[in-house]
Amino acid sequence: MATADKRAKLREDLIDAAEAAVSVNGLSGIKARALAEAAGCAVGAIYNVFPDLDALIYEVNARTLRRLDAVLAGTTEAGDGPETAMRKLALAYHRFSRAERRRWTAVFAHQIPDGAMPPEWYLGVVAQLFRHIEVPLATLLPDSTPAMRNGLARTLFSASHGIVSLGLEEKLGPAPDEVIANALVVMTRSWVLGLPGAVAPPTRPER
Amino acid sequence: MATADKRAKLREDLIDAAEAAVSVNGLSGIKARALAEAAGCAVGAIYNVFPDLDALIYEVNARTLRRLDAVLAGTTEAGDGPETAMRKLALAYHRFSRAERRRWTAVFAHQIPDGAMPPEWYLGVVAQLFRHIEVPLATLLPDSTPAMRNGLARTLFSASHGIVSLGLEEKLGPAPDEVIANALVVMTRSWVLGLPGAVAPPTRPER
DNA sequence: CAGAATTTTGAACACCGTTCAGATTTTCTC
DNA sequence: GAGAAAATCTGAACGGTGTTCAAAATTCTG
Repeated sequence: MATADKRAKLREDLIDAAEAAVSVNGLSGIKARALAEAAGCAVGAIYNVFPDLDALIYEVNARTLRRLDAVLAGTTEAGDGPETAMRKLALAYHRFSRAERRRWTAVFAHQIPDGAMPPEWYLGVVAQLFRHIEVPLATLLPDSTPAMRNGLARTLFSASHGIVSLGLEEKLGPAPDEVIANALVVMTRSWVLGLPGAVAPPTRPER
Repeated sequence: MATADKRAKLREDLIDAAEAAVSVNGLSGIKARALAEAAGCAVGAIYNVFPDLDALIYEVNARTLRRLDAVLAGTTEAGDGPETAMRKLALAYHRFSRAERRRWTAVFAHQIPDGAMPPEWYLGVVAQLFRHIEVPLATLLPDSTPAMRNGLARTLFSASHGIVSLGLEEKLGPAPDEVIANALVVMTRSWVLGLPGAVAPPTRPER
């Protein structure tokens, strides 16, 4: 086998091993020595295909994000109104975070040093997720610009994420599934009712 | 000095040292050996007053939570309407998270093992924070029960936290202060407009 | 103040990510 | 295909981590 192919295979094997480790023991389940054994290489070989374990973690997390993207893409139907679509998306997100608990926690548990930013290609994968929310936003706010919708999509995603993730980690106390799901339903309903009035600034529009 | 007092002093000194370490280098700035030197004791002495470093971290994070609690207590005024109060609270939260960046990140970066829960007393400190949101909620939703308001307060806190924290860590890409602040303003306005209709279930209320 | 009980100590342990000189393999040249 | 050169892989070793525990130092007791 050509060396380039071997490199590619080792990369893939390592990501596979890392993903398996994450889904069993979370982000801290990624250990250089264990990965090397699982992928059938020496510890040092990891550093031939990845600069460090952080880069490997990005690969694992990107897979999780793409998996969520695929799920979200299949949740809404053509005829769904804005409220139905948003509720479906939020609940699908919640279900996904529960079903893929460890993998999903890893996406946000991954801490990067001080002012560092994730790699460009990774942010691209993240950006894809917002597209799903932009669709119902367009019908809910017909007068909005694409830029506005993108910003709002980020806001709504962040808000939903806060509800889901704080519930998931039970940082604020016990949070059963149904309670979180109900919170998401109320939240999306509130957005559909309130957003059209909220995005229009309180200054009286010119006539 | 009596041994009980020495113990208490060592505890305090260690929390002080840990808090200082966190505010300079974040959660990972807490190192057993460095703390021992700063507090003037042996490494092993830490484990006489704390079961492990996790317990020490809870103490540091509780201080941060109490500090936020004090800030939130001073943000709203008697005459504020629901929208003004909620907006002030959200923006104060945002300002706090920026001003105390490292300390605040530590509160949520602290990962606890699998199904473990934070200690009881710590959850009590967290619960205090929701009280601030319950006040404007009571005037916005006069027919709501205290339990409903508490649940909603948790939801709104979680949502605001999602917006603030994902912005803070820049996990979704660059997020300048003004963008986050604007998102919070739109969000709170949307809640005030939408929540009264959203909490009432879609089933027609009996007359 | 002697002796028992307690507290404090810090070297040692197990583990971590990462490195790098040397062994090994692959590639290139003739 | 032989031999040299280049690239790759290897795993012991390094510096770091949280935690432990036998021994030393201290405090309490009668």
